[in-house]
Amino acid sequence: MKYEDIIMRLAGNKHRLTRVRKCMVEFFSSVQSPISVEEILQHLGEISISANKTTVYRELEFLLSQNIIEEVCFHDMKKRYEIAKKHHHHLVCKRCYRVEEVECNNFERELSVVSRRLSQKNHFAYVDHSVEFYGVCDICSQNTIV
Amino acid sequence: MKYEDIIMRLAGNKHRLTRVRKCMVEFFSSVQSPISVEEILQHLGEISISANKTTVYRELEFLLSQNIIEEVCFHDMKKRYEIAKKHHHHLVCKRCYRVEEVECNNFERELSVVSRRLSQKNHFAYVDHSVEFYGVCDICSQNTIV
DNA sequence: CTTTATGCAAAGAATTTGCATAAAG
DNA sequence: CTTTATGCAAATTCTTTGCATAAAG
Repeated sequence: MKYEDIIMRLAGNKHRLTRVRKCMVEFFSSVQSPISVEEILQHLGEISISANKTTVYRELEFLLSQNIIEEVCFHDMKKRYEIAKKHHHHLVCKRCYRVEEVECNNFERELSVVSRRLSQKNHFAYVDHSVEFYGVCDICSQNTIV
Repeated sequence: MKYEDIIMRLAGNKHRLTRVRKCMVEFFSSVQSPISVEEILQHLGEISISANKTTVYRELEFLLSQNIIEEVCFHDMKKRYEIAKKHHHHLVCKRCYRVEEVECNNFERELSVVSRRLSQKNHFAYVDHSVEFYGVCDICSQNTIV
């Protein structure tokens, strides 16, 4: 979703368009990857918005509650957030945690089949999935020995 | 891997077989699911082994370094550990975090295909994957309204 | 004006570190 | 004996809470 659309949606629902809120929404819509609290704080610092950690945490909570962002979880166990969008998967660099998006229809179909099978066989309801691919990106391959 | 095999392996590598170490290995090999630090401490308490938190954290680190256990990550962002074993996936209850193992050869083959494709297309090396299925287990379906 | 957001300090939870002591072999 | 593991207290890191003040509309 684009910045303007999110802002309009928030305004439409009578939510306030504060400085920190706008900056965070703007940041989320400008980056493609999931970002951490750390990165948000750093970014706000860079554009000279002094926002308190607490405010950032509270804003994340707000944006989650509005389904504007989603939480994602990679193997380093750091919480990251990204703009809520069409279901997709991530290809994550194990070294630098740079992220690229993965889309694959055939594969998605296969996942549905497996989910349905599990649902029946193991008696689980509402089965969905979480898939990430991990590798070493080209930059890290060049920069790192090992 | 079975308790005895792990113990033999550790002894073979001249690692000490302390009380806490044996109890933790025994616990890991007795449960099928990934367990949290909390659950380990609770279990040790139940069998009247007074072990300090710190010791548990250090022992986990040790067992990880020996590739006896592996860390797994679910959506609640709590660290869990399980005996290192043949590659597999998890079917996790979104409510109670009970875990069942998933095995599916066809699906695994499909995952390899996708990994290989991503590796080429996105220029990532050593691409592997992490897949979890999330649903609501039968017990939680019965116990909970919503 | 009224409501909601913000900052700050302090509280909590999870994890790690330093150091002296205990236990393994 | 020598080395490794343990416990305890304190330090760190990440996150949340309470409360008074500021900003949005």
